Amino acid sequence: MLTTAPRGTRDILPEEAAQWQYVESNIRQCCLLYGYGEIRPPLFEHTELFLRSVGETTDIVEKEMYTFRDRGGRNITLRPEATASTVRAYLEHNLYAGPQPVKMYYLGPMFRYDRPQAGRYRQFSQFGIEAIGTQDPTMDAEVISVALDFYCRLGLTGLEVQLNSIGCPKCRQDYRQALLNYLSQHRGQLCRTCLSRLDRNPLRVLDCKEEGCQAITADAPRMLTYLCSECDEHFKAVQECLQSIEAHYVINPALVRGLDYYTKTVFEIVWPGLGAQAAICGGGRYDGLIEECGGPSTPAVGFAMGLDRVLLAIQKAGAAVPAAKTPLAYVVALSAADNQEAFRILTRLRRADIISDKDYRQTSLRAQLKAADRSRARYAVLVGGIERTQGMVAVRNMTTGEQHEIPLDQLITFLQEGR
RNA sequence: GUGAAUGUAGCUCAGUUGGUUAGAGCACCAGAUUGUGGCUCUGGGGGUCGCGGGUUCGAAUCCCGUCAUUCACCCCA
Repeated sequence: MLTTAPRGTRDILPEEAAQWQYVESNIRQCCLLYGYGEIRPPLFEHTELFLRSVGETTDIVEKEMYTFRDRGGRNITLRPEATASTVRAYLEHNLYAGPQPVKMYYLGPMFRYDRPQAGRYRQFSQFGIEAIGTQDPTMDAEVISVALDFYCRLGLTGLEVQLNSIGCPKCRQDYRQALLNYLSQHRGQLCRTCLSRLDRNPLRVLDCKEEGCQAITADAPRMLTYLCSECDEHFKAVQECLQSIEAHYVINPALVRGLDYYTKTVFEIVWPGLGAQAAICGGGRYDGLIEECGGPSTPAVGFAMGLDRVLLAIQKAGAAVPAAKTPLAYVVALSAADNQEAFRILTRLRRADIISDKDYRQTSLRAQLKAADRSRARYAVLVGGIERTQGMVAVRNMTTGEQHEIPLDQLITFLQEGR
């Protein structure tokens, strides 16, 4: 226990962290380009916020939340997603009073008590964006476009955008009733979990993978034919926007999504190489959520993207990640008596912004050079011997093996010119 | 939450029907080379066989529990 991270958590060690930093820097560039400002909400919130926003009957709320009472007796939950926090912050800081829409992004860990497997963790990282304050279909298209541009920057290809509209509360209610009537007639052929879905959330029967259920839902009424004129027009406009920017998508009428707050546009982006956990990004419009949380009626749209899965995908796809920066110089002490002088020179190099290192083991010249080689430093700087008495160091080019003495006071200039 | 598979050195894996001191390759450290890395050779360190219990004269091997990982279901990111 003492030497094992809790189930579903893991350490990201320096080698992998470099890949994360690369991905994160692309996120920040992308958001800058599209005009999204960063929001850093707390990692935990009042439990009530998630109950209200995510929905009481969702899997997240029913079985996946890390909930506890703090020492002051407050009911607290580690955030399972960040849209709720973003909306809360929008209201808490009266952002609706400023220019609309408010476009924000977030980046960081989320927590869900779920059974871990490849691409699924109890602490996982999401990048998400939210555009609050407009129902313009170009906003929906922009949100999808941000995700696609981001994948493009990473060199990730072979993604599929699945798109659907689940309407507004008005037309969805009509559809829900029609679907319920239809499914009730075929009650006997539904699987056990779908039977329980019937009263709670019949739309979810649509994406059941059981063969029997699929046979029935194949002929079920379609949401898209029940959309009211406003929702229908909006959905068509979103599609036209996507087509106009050559963003490819497929319509998946079975796409429902597991959170209660979605309205109109919903989408998922899938990278098939990830197997069972192939959904790499999911999002949609949530025109009712802000009001539900006690604010003015305000439309909004956003997505959340699983970065652990993005990392898995670029690793599996072999997408290029820039090579880690290696030291320019590796300082070597010829004898133990030169160790302190080597350290002094090393410090001067670092103060001159030269990436550099040394061996800290007080070991043989041979071992130090081996370490220099392994650090993939461009030069080894050898300190000691007669050179030291002459105010010189030996600089060895680790690629060519060439070596020559240069005066200590010219070392920094030499290294700066050499890079 | 349900079902299944797996767990031996830092990594990848051997380990016979239960039988003496549990092995290999790679990696690591040192020497060959007393002021010079990569290649080669030689040597060395490193294991509570995931953990706990049971069966047995004897368990890495068989049984039970537990923890972890992976896969499927569920769900999503």
